[in-house]
Amino acid sequence: MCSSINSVLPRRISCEGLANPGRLHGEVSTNVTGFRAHRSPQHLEMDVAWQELMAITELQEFEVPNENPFEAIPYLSTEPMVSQGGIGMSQPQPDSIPANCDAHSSGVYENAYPEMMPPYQRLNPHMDMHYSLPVPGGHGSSRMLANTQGLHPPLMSLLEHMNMTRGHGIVKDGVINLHCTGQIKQACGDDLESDSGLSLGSSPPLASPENAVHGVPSYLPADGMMGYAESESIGEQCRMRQSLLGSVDYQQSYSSYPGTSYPTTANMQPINQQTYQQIASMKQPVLPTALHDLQLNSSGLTRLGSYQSMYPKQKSSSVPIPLSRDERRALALKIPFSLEKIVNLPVDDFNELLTQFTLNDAQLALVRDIRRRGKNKVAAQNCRKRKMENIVHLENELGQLRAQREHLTRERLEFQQNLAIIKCRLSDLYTQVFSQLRDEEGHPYSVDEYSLQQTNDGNIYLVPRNTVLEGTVSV
DNA sequence: GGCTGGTGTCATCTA
DNA sequence: ACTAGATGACACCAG
Repeated sequence: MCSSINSVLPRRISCEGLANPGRLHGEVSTNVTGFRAHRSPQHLEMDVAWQELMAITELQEFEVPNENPFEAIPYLSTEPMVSQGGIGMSQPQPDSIPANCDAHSSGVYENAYPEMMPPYQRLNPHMDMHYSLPVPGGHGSSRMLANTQGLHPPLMSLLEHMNMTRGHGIVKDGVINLHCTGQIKQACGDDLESDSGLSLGSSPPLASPENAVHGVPSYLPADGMMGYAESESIGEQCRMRQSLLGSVDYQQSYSSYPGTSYPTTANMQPINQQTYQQIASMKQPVLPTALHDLQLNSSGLTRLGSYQSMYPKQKSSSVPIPLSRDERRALALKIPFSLEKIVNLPVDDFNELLTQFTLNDAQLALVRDIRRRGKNKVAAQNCRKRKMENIVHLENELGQLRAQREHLTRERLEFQQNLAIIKCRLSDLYTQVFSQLRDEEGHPYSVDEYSLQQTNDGNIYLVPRNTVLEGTVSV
């Protein structure tokens, strides 16, 4: 209820509590809490216009920083925010700003308009004026953005309503009455109803400093391992108990390739002269098991997968591939199974394989080292592969984000242009509304001397510019 | 001879 | 406790 009306100043723009609304020539309607009156359809229409006016004031609060749009405007969607706007400015041009948006009108807007609405009301006109609620965080909140999207269609009707405000308002008994040819409605709003609602062998062979070019056994003494020449006889050292994994009986195999008798069968990798020299340099024959694996794996699909690695590998038909360090060590220590098995067998099978042979400590250590290194080598390859894939993925993502940034920048520019237009038109609207206010003698109020202020109860008063009403919502 | 990319290896951490 | 996998760091090699 508006029980008392300041007969002098401030002058409330309201119809609330009027004993005789019929005296009014028209009222400025603000669809805010505290305004109560009956509504005629025409009043409702004006009500909407004023509500839209108030809603636009949100835009005043919305300041778009120029430096970094991503700090102030959280990214919500890639869908255009403004282009869907309803005032037909989806592709605004700077020259589309009305000519009457001159410096004067802008000044009016800047000086007078902010006093009409409390900030939080500007932030969200659908908040039911819960003044006790904390102000939602700052300008540029996501919710505000969402609201501004929804404002644009009403803006069209608002601008259309600008024509309705032609006429004169009369301030009588402190209440501003607008004489608006019956189109300015008594907008004593009821409670606002918020509608706010690597595989092994895949890589080139490691060129070891101890490769075949330099001779095979140079590492043997240095490793402290038992050199091949120092090894016990193969038959004593490695007694195969059972051939589980395709290995053949060691002694049998050994006997199959005695001494310097080297395999040259069609299923085996050809051995060039250098290899013969390498092997011949050893004082012991080639491991039969390895030779067997060589036969089994003559396809050469995997590097460690066969003991063809015991011989110079061939990238092409004639280029020999040197042995790796572990291959040479395995050869030197007469490991009776392939490196592929050492590396790739599951732990249970691997342990079972170890039980098939009697290996000395050096052999066991080597086998475990080979297994560890082999697995780690694959892991390193996988790791590098993943790293490269991640780099590619991140590069793609970076490209997408850059495109997104450009898109948002364009949208932001578009929005700013629309906002400038809206501000100009809003300023004009404010000026027009203000120009219709009249005192009891029919004289207009000067916009330079008076401004509109809204109090916490939702009423809007016409007050001198140097006056601040008690309980006025800070602007 | 220095630079760079590829690869193997080791050490370390984690599951 | 053991094992496998992941990964950073380093060394080596080839181009």
